[in-house]
Amino acid sequence: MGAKPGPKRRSGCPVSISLDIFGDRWSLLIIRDLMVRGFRTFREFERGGEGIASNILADRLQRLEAAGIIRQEPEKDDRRRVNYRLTEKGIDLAPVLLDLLIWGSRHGQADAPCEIIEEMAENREQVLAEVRRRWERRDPNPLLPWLSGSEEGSRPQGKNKK
Amino acid sequence: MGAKPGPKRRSGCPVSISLDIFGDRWSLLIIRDLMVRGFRTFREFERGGEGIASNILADRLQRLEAAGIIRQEPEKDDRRRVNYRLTEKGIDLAPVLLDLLIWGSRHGQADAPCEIIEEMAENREQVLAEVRRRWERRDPNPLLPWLSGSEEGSRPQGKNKK
DNA sequence: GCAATGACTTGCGATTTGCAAGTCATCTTT
DNA sequence: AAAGATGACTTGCAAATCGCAAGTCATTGC
Repeated sequence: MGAKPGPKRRSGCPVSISLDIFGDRWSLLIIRDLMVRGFRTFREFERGGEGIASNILADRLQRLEAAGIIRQEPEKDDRRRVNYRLTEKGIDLAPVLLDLLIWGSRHGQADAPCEIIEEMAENREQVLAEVRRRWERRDPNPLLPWLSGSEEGSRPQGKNKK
Repeated sequence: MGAKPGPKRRSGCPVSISLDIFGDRWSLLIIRDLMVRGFRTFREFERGGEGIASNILADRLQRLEAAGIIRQEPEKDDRRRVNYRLTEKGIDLAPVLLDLLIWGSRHGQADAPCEIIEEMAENREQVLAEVRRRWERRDPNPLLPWLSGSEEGSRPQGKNKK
């Protein structure tokens, strides 16, 4: 029924509070998938490639909803289907995800194309603006198609700064 | 002896790799304390206020070291004491921590002074530069004294942009 | 009507956490 | 120089989580 209590508050530090909510190995991946891979449903997360177990997934979705980071939007056309969507509180995690992406790309031996990420690092504000725009428009296209298995696709309109 | 294996790699996504390293409720707090609270020793982390258990702390320090994020520097004057220090890979997590701080301050009901954090959000690049400068100089003074219990202290030299 | 689909539960063994207490080399004090 | 701190960890469990496989249970499609 209700959401689980989750870990108790530790200190009043904002970082600590944040980690009490999504300080585990799955929550931020779910948020990432909602944010840039265009995922919406339970099934998509389940088969999203990271291999999360369905009970853990259900638990994380519930916690994130309880924390006000995501919200359910049942679909009218097919009442079996539940669409999840980031709230504004959730989309505000975009900078965190972007920095994680950049750090992981620079320091982990990721097999992701680093030059694209470096490009994103240079155009940080534009990338974040694009992410938010897509969220506002409910644009279902993934921002990072290369993460989703497709070969070519839309990338942020890179009007170079200058 | 050696470090534990840690969680297996899941996908090649940089975010996923990052979370495999520090995707838990404690690692980033340790990194935060090294970065802005001036912590150095096991004891300081243990009594740092968040209430981490000593076995967990030992485990996290080992993992972070295995991941190349922190490094031990035994002290000559007192050979009981082990100083931990962020590596460059570790200090590069500063943007992530800063974003977490900002997000938590805006969306969690943190009891931290939000205006200071908003000020940091506005001067993002300068704050990050200051963090790095202190790391390079091995400056032992906490960047965020209000997180460390003291009332007044040094704050980043806020030369306003523009 | 009957098999699929989608979104979850349930069971349960394997880990991981969280205390509390104990080691074991250094210092420090007397 | 012996006795007592200190600092940095281990050890021993009990309890909470995780992860995998299997099972519900409403829709939907055919």
